[in-house]
Order: sequence, then structure tokens, then C-alpha cells
Amino acid sequence: MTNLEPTDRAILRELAADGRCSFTDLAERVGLSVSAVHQRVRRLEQRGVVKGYAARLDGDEIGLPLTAFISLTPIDPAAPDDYPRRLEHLPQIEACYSVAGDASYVLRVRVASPTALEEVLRQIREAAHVSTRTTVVLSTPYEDRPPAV
Amino acid sequence: MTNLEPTDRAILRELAADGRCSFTDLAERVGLSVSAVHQRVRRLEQRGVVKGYAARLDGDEIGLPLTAFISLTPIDPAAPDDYPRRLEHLPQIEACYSVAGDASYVLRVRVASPTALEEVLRQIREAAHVSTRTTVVLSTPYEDRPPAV
DNA sequence: TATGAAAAGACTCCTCA
DNA sequence: TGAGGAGTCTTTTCATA
Repeated sequence: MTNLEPTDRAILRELAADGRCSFTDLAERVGLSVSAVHQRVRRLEQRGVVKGYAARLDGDEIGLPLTAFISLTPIDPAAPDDYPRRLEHLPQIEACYSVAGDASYVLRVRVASPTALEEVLRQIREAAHVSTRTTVVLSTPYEDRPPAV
Repeated sequence: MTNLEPTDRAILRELAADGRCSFTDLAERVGLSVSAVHQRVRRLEQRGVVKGYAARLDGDEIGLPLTAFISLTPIDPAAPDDYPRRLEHLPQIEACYSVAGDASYVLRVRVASPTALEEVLRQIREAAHVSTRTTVVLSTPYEDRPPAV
């Protein structure tokens, strides 16, 4: 972590809430000239503070209405821990977290149907040689809220 | 869900991977004129397929290096289910999922330190009158991968 | 680091197909 | 729906403080 100035924080807040905000608007909102904001954003990107920009898509609308969390527990405790790499080819997996607790990893997956979930579970068990515990998401009151920079 | 044309899918893939991509680049990548792409993106936004755009920030760099999943279980089973509303004022909560399984909800929180996690757990229990079960994230091999549109 | 200016490039709207 | 073009606004770079 590198310390962030208030101006940089303000820029990050705006970009987290509206990733396509123009530099002109950004400059106005944070009270700086366009070129100064431009320079700061470039630096935040280069330092890796901003990792990228993404459109947020509606799961239902894109035909992937079913989200689930899948906890992974290794079957063979002596096996090397390369689960993320073994699973990254599965596009249904949106996120992979290494966690403290009963499980070793938690995955967040997004699929079209219960059948598709069953299939991806089969693929996960096969590719990573793990046992799984699945928590199905019924609805998402909120998601992707901007972090409190 | 509304059916998506291949062209719209291609546009969504590009915008999910690079939310600040210019219309000019988009047009080139999906093989359409700038104005046609522009029109399609506008429609995808209006239909709610694209819910918005966001900068992806690095948790460590913004001073919030600790992520955790918190499962919520109501203490009083007869209490009305308004937990998301009771918790939305806490900015540390990035996502709230209603789930099937042992717990009623799963939250994803991002905080500065173990002490800050302790404090947000206290606030959650107080605001929602729930018991909590916390899974601390040790590392994040990947996150926010673009969905397989 | 911040600014303003200037050139290059992108957005937006329009008309026509 | 898609293409092309014209005018306006943005982005990007640079010289300067």
C-alpha cells in the first residue's frame, strides 16, 4: 500500500462509481485541470492502484442467472496446492479466493442453469481433485458497491 | 433475460474486459461502424444488460487489504427479513447475497485491518440482530473475471 | 505537480441506404 | 439496422511555471 492523497482518493471514488467518466467531468468533480487529472489517473494506473475498468453486466440479461459459491477441500492433503491454476480455464469461475477456515478455497461461479452448475461442479472436482460444498445464491440485494476509498 | 445477438455478445465481452474501450476501438473489434456500435451500446445500457462501468481497484493499494465473507444467521426466526436494508449503510460491505443453505445471507466485506473487521462485525450484529460466521480471505488468485457472455 | 494551449482523435447526431 | 460524414467535444502531449 502506498499512501493516497485526498485528491487521488476523490479520483478513485469517481472512477469506481463511474468507470467511463470523461477526464473533463472528472476534472470538474475533483476541482483540478483536465491535464492534471489525466496525469494522476495515468499514474494510478501505472502504480496498479487502478487494475482496470469493466462493464458491470446483468446476470439474468446475459443468460447466466445462477450464481453460486463453491468451497473447495482437498481430497489428498499431500497434493501440491495449485488449485487456482488447475481451475482457471473454466470461464464459469468469476473469482477464486484462498481462505482461512474449513475450506481451502472459495469460488464464485455464474452459470445458465442447475444443469450447468452440476456440470461445472463435475469439471471442478475432476480438474482439481477436491470435494466441494456449494451455496446457491437466491438473489443479490447488492453487489460491486464501490469500496470506501 | 432477453436473447442476445452474437454482435451484442461480442460488444459485451469487450466492454466487460475493457470498460473504457473507445467506440472507435469497439467498432473495429466487433466489425461494425462506429455509429452502429454506439447505437447498440446505448440499447444494451437502456435495457439494463449493462448496469454500469467501474474501475477495479487494488485492495492493498487503497489501504483495504483485508477481505472476508460473513455468513448471517437470524437470531430471531420470526423477525422480518429486511437485513440487506439494515446493512446497506455500512460502506465496508461490497456485496450482499441471499443464499440457500445454513445461512440466510453472505456478505463480502473489505476493511483495513483485523481491528476494523472486528468493528464491522459488531456493527453488523447490532444493525441486523444476526449471528455471524466469518471466513477470512488470505489471498485472491483471481477476481472479477469477465463472465462468459 | 499544476496549468493552458494545440493537435489528434473520439463522440454524437444526422441523413441516406 | 447499418454506414458515412460534419461539427463539437475529449484526449493527449508539451512547454512553462
